[in-house]
Amino acid sequence: MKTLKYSRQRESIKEFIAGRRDHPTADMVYTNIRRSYPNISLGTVYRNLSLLASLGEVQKISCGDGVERFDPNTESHYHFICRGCGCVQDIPMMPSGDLEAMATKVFEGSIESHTAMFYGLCRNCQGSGLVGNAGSDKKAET
Amino acid sequence: MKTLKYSRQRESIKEFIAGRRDHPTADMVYTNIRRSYPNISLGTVYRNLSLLASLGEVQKISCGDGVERFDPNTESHYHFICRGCGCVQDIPMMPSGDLEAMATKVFEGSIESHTAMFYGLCRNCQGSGLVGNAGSDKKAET
DNA sequence: GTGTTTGCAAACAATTTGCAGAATT
DNA sequence: AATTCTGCAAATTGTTTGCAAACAC
Repeated sequence: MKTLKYSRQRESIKEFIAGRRDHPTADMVYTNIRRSYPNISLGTVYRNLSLLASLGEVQKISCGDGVERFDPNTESHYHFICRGCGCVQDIPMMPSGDLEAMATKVFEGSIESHTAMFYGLCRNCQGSGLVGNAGSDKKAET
Repeated sequence: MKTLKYSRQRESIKEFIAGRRDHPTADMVYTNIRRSYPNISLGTVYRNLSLLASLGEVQKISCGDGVERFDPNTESHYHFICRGCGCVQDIPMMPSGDLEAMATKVFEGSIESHTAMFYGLCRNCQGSGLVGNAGSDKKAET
């Protein structure tokens, strides 16, 4: 049988994500957890992230930039991605049941859920003049 | 200066995508174009696909399965992805301006566009009993 | 003690890139 | 002739996996 055993690494990863609102990537989790567990390996981080995701303790989200991100909020909700700095933020609104109903009406199959991504400039990037550097924040995030 | 020169390979790739409604991946494009150009390389396919995408002749779409897909329809529209067979289909409805307006109202940044992904079972997978094999259709698509 | 988790390194998959030669203008 | 494009192979990036040792129960 598949029992679940405690692991301080996994606990620490879960805790780290829970304290974040910026939807960290596996790599961001790795470099940060390393402060408390210098020997943790990237493999362990990936293994635990997908385990936590399948347990429903975190949500894995794909933003189309080729990197998976992780969200402590496991309820279905919309996201925003900034074309300036590439940051990912939550959109504080309920997923639209109407939208899903409309889609169901025009689609010949069964629709069970949906997600939405909004694009534009975040508060910081608006009027900062610094636009077009999405992704230039590679590595080195706190 | 950056002039654009004709290439039969690029033309053939564009034409192939134009005739498809299934949002082919780079690899699907590659294996198909190979029938007409047996020596074409995957690199060339990727180069042309991103060129065509930046020219606005095709649309690149990410469905969260780690593979980019290409759509001849360059207008903004919603997509559906089947959890049974993994197929990707268009949702024949206009993107909701209301949804964008609502998001704009609750978000402290500027929203310029949005996309939505719907999940469920496609017509073929509904009632076929064959569920849970998404992705098992690796390679070998016509 | 039995079974799960870890660290490490090697393996993978999707995509990108450098370069010499072929094709287009 | 000047450039752009191609094929090939090697390089990158993000993620997964095999395995022996460490850890949890």
